[in-house]
Amino acid sequence: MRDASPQGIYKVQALDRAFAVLDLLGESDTPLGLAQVASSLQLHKSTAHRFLMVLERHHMVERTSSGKFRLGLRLFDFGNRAIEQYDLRERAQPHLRRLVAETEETAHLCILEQARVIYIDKIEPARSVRMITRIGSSNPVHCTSVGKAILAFLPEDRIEEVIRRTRFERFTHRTIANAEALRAEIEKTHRRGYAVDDEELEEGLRCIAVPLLDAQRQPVAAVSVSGPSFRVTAQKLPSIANHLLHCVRGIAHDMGYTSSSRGSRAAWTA
Amino acid sequence: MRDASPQGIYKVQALDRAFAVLDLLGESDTPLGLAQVASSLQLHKSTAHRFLMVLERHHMVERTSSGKFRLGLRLFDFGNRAIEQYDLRERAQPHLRRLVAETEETAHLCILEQARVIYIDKIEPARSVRMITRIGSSNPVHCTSVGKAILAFLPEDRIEEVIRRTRFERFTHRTIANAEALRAEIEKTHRRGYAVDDEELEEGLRCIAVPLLDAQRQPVAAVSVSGPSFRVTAQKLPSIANHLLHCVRGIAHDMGYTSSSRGSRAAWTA
DNA sequence: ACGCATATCTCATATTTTGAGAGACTGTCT
DNA sequence: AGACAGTCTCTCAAAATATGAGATATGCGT
Repeated sequence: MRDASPQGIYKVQALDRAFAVLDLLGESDTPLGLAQVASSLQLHKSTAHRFLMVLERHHMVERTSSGKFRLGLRLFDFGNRAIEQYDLRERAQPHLRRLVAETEETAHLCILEQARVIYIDKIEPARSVRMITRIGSSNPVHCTSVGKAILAFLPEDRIEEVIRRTRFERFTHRTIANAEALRAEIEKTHRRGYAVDDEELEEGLRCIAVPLLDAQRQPVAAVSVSGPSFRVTAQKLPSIANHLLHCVRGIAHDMGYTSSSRGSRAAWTA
Repeated sequence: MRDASPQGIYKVQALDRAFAVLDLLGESDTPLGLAQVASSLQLHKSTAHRFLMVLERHHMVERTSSGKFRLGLRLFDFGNRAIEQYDLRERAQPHLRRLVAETEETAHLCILEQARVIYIDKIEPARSVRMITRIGSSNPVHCTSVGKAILAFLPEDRIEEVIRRTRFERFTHRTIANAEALRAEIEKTHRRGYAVDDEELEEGLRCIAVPLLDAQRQPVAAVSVSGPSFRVTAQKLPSIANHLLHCVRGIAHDMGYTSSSRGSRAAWTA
């Protein structure tokens, strides 16, 4: 739905429908009955039923005791396999834990997928206000520190590509509203070495992020620290940034991104 | 494949095939090319190609730079949504962290799905031998402490149902080999209050688990501590069990399983 | 006990998927 | 260089597949 493939489009109706069902169940925070699924998706009862039965056989959905449907645990399995192939998450976790211990605020690990950032992991300090982010969910780049952190270290053409695909949705009155402003912010971020989201996604929430660069000095992810603005004050930013830099340095090391400063393959892009 | 549905079977070939593709990619720890997928699944090139294109459009698979396919991040999103509906995981995490800090061994959180236990979460101590468990993966009940812990507190008929569906696969020479032995072990576990897996799944690995009981005193999950046998010694078991009990008590409290000792609805099952 | 709403199931129809094969690449060997 | 061996893309007629109208069954509320 999101992207109209440039070339000829391949269709398998059954798959589109099945994923629509999963989507629907994933969106809904309460299990849905057959009838609800069928009508929401404009499928006929029998069709919806057949799909749900097949999905259930594969444990992609499961039924509550009341006979309603919700997402199944097979998806959880698949999801973990999917993320494992990146294996960034596992290696990063100890470093994130330390970061949280040091800053006592929530840490996030994100990667850039298409033109959005996906939350790969989240670590919360012992006692804190629960953050609403769900691991696996995504946000646009223009309103997140992680998005800006990654963007700022991407090559020019990739930056422009991402910007072009960004809709500049507004979340608060501080949300960056256009490509121009974003470019300026990116520029600033690059110079400073860390990115800041000053209540641009959510009122009262301030985040700060730094990118994780691979051996070719390309950003593959970003780590952020987020907390209420009254705790994450402007004065603290440099100190937090230091913790962040230390953290990503550790991750980079564990990932084998030997920053043996034989860099400068930077110009090469693709 | 795993379960022959009792009643009439519903089929949607396309879905079975699509999931077979995802399965294949999930099993493989290296991305696969079109040809490999096609031949592994006995699909014709064009068919496999079409499926992969559609799956890619849905971000269920993605292509590496070399054009090979691997699982996509949409699955990660779905997986997290699926697990969120249980929300046990999030609430349990702080307690598991404490448990790991106390015992300095790996902690697992599992639930029973059908006749197997699924790993919902894993917390590892700062420095330890990496355990091979993948979150989201599953194991049979007969060779895991978590399996036995849950089983031991299930009503008789559920126990028998699970046992009936267990294949008693052998993993080490200590693996419980038949229903009889498992029943005895269950009995023992119930009396003792905690379950032990003494190198029954893996040579040199000892685990100990206790169940998490809901308001109706039904087991909904189990928490375990696992470590090398030379560290997790027989002498330490009672002490670890205490930490475990403390941990699940905390989780139960957070989940609102007010154990207001107005229990004894135990006889009621369904 | 009745009726409404929901789920389950069957089967002939035609829509949708299928797969053979031809084309377009890519890189590898001689 | 040239040609081979391996990929991946794409088209289209054939047919097997999924479809959905509707009939049946189940269950819930009053």
